[in-house]
Amino acid sequence: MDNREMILKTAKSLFYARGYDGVGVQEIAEKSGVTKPTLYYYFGSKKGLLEQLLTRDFQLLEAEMEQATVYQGDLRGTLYRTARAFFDSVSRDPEFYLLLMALFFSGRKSEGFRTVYPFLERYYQFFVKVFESAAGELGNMRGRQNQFAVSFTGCLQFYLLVRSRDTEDLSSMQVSNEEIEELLQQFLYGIYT
Amino acid sequence: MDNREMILKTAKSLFYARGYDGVGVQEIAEKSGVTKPTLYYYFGSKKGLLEQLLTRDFQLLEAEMEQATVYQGDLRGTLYRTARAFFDSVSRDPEFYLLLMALFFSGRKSEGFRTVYPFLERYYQFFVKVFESAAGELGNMRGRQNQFAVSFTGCLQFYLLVRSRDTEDLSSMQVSNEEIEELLQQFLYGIYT
DNA sequence: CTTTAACTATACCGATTGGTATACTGATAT
DNA sequence: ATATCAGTATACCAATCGGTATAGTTAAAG
Repeated sequence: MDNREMILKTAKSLFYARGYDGVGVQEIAEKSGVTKPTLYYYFGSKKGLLEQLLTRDFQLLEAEMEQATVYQGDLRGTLYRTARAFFDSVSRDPEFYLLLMALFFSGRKSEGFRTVYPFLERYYQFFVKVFESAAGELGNMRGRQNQFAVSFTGCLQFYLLVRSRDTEDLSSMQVSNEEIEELLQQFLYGIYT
Repeated sequence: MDNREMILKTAKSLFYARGYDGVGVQEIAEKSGVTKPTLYYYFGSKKGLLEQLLTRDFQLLEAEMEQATVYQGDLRGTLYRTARAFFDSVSRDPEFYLLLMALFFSGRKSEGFRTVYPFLERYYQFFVKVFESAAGELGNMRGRQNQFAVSFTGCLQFYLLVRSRDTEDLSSMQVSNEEIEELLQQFLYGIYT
């Protein structure tokens, strides 16, 4: 692995564990086996490092969602594929997912939030798209696409959250097909089923 | 307002805006109109300041939830009161709520997370309690109390999230009774209603 | 009148923060 | 052979980090 790649990897892991503001550039460089000027050669600044990290790892994420969210005349099926893609990408790189969450919830005026916000906004639109393209199936949504997207995203997110609640074991972030079916059932028809 | 109170207030506001790690003790002291030794006299450490801040503001929160989550033979009613209490406490002090979220999502090994975790764990139990006490109404839950609590909490959380998405205006965190009814309807009977 | 205790300020600590000026490497192109 | 280039290291910067030793100040209690 070349130095650039090594720095990105180290940074992701450290940012995840102790937060963007909680980790110094010095430490990232050291644990990557390089010195600070090398890091600054590639990324220009700490913020630049975060930006390139997000840009790179978001590409896979968006490609997967692009595919999964294509509506094929069946809301449940599309939601299933969407949820599957979401959980898969999370379990493929749990650190990145948790880093995203951390940045999103970090103070609105923090560098971390400002940097991650546009990425997450784009990501969120994939979920909105699903409900919009299912307009025929859902009848008059009265502009509730956003509400649906939110509550669906919320279900997915918090499903994971509790998984990783008191465990350090990120591999527990894997969600089975059956669990998705259950989650979907509840989302579509409520908890009385 | 005495110095201690002033420091707590300033700290909450700054931590919310730029994150626990993003704010220095120096700045908190300055903006509170005191010097650092005064701050350390009252709180002992930066972590101590956060702890006392959480302890104080959680008391109100828990008292409200304690009341709201009493089951009275009607799940829907209890969920309504719970949601109402949740949204009220959030809109009463949006900064504190967002600070909690930020701390919760900050790195698992960060001081902020370690400090806030026990508080949130206790808070979460109120939601679990609701579904447990409604066991008769829901029939065999097959141990799904936790799943219900998670997905309900998720709905509430993300309802707020989108509210504050692209606005700096925290007052938009108010949720009307009608909105709660809608949210509840969806949670209980799914989105096809 | 003095002691005591709560509280606050001046001035400092070593360590770390994000960031850089400068010089050097080794490989490639001319 | 030499000039150019991406990439890397030594050594440094001012500023800030969390935290503290010490010396007041103030008001109530003896």
